[in-house]
Amino acid sequence: MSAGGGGLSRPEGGPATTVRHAVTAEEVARRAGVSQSAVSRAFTPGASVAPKTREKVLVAARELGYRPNAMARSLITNRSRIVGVVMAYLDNMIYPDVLEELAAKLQQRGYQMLLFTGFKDRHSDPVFEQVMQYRVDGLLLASTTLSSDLSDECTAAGVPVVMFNRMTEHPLCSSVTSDNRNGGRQIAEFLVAGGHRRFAYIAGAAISSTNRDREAGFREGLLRHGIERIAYAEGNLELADTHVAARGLFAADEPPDAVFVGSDHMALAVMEVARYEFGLRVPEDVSIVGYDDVGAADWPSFSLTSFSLPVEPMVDAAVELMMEQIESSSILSHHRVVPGRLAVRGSARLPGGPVSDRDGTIIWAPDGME
Amino acid sequence: MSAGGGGLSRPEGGPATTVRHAVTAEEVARRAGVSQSAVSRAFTPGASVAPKTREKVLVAARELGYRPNAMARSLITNRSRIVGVVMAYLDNMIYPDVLEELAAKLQQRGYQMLLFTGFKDRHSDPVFEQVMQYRVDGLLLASTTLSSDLSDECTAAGVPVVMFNRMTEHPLCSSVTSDNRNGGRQIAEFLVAGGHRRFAYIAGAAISSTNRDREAGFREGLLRHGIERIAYAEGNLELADTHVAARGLFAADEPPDAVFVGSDHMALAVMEVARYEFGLRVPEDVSIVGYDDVGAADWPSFSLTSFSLPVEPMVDAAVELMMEQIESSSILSHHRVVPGRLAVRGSARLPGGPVSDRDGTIIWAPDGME
DNA sequence: GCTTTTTTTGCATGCGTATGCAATTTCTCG
DNA sequence: CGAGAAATTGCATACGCATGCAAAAAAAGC
Repeated sequence: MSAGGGGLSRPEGGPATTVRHAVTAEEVARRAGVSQSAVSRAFTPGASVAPKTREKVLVAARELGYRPNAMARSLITNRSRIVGVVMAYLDNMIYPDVLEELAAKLQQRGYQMLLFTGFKDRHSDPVFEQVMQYRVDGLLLASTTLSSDLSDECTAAGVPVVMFNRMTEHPLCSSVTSDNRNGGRQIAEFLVAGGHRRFAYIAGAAISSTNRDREAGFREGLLRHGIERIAYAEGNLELADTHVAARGLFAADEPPDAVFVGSDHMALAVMEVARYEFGLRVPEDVSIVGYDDVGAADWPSFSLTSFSLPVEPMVDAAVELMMEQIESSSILSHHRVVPGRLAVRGSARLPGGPVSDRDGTIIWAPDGME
Repeated sequence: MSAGGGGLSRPEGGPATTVRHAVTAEEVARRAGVSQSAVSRAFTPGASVAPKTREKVLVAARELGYRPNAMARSLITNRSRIVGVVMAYLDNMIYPDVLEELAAKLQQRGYQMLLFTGFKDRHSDPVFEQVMQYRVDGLLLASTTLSSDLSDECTAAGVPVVMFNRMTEHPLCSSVTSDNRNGGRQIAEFLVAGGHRRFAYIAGAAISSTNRDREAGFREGLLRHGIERIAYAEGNLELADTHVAARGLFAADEPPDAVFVGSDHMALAVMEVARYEFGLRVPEDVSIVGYDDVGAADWPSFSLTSFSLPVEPMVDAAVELMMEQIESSSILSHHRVVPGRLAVRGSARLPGGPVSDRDGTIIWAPDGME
């Protein structure tokens, strides 16, 4: 199975080095003329060791290229300092940002990240066995959920679970989400204020709490103005499905003049269909609003009005929650809801009302909200 | 440091479970009425154990919720079955794809992925210490390089290094790249055939081998047609820098009518500037060609002509190279170059010549190439 | 200098598993 | 049925490190 069929492969080589003998604390000890314990202590912050001994050890260690073996350490301390991160897919453009933020924040606290991804189709459960074998100190789930039994198993094993951008019924899983409901509501208010009449909602993963809340908020906001009928379609977080969904909506007898799409990722796809397949002008013929405020939303081609998913504060909260539970070694579930805001751009007709500028982004907040 | 300032936090709670006592093989052994060795063997494929014993063990294990401790195992086997993946940033839209592919392929071979990312600004070296403490079986570097000393250290420690989409001078690092040089050359041929006159190149990370090769190929291709003068700017793989670079080019006295941008990520940004800041029509006023063929290149808004970076075969090759070295425990560097192809879309004027359709994507290959 | 207190050090042990070896059981076949 | 071969099992040990404990060394106080 050679790559690509036509790939050149040019071996080049120094002699193969075969020995693989990692340096141990014992060897460092011998060289420094101390005991193995001393070496261990020299590498343990706050341990009882004389400055000059520590120095001798560090010198010897450097000369030999010694690095403490994290595996052996975790065997004793019963702490791996590894957090398992499960992200079934990375399609949604916010996830790379989340990963970067997360990695940085964890690293900063001395934790590493074992990443599980690339199984969009399959369920998370098979992956689970693997995660647990590495005795992760905590589990962060994004773009996926765990069956209830597995959540139980985590709890039983003392591994805290934090869900990111998802919620679950399970009583012992913590979670961090954006204020989906409020976001949906604000978007409804905004679109109503903009004078729209025929509304549509395109769902992401219909079963996810995130989608449910956004939709509920949207419907609730519209209902305040007596609007009940809303066209509905499911994009399923997939581009292909979203295209189909959009086509269905725009081809209807009375196509919507305002579409709220459950995520920017899909909203951009909807915009493409509207413009290039139906020749619709955005926002003159149809207003499109997304959720997440991904980077591309701000590109002139799209100028997508969108409710922000505040990645950084959310990751902060998630890491905080996780650390709290790991360090207290008690599993106590908390749900954090991080507020976002509507970034007003050009993809939706503007209301006459108050639109203010904050930090270079245009914000709009209806009366009595935020 | 509470998240977002206005976040609600609603504790909810079952009683905190404090015990954290992972089940050990010993306990399983007692319950199954066998020795600890038997338990170990029951979980080791190909080990000498009677079917009925294995069954007893598996039952007991399931009842107790036992999972072998990968840390303890790796202590003995001297294999962690973990591959360290270093990806300083995930901006380039191909990296999420690479990650998914990589995770899936590694998982499939029973390996896990320790991910290091989120340090765009800083150098990789500090991260290195961490990676090595976890005794990774191999190291895959993308969007980053290692200093030569560290490469040496890896070799000394017997940890194979595979660079992805990068090359290095270091004699003992393997690497997998796309055929950057040929890509650049083909793009040059394509643009010349399209009747363009004033060429420009926008570089990514100027020092990277990837950029060097793309540029060299491009220049080489143009030189064949006697074209030497090429406008040049650096986008540095950053959107902001790319915007500046594009503005510089388009504001010149004789702006280019053909721009090859070192990566799609930047090419899209260039297109935005051309259209929305300079009112240029693409491709009538200026042709833009990218490299990578990211998903968004195919969106109607962009319809970006681009040379493909064949993610899947490249990841295949990288994993293959890595496994080969891990399993043979010999470090022997190989360089794999995976061929790509020019995906012709609408962002560059077409040549009169042969353009054929393959798999739904339009391909163009000049005489004597490919 | 000598005793008391404090700091530093080494010894020994154990974390949870894999594995060589010898003991035991089961199987095979005459 | 018995001897030999083959399969299975348990014992003991080691992987690399952290840590309690007691011994040794250093510091402090008289």
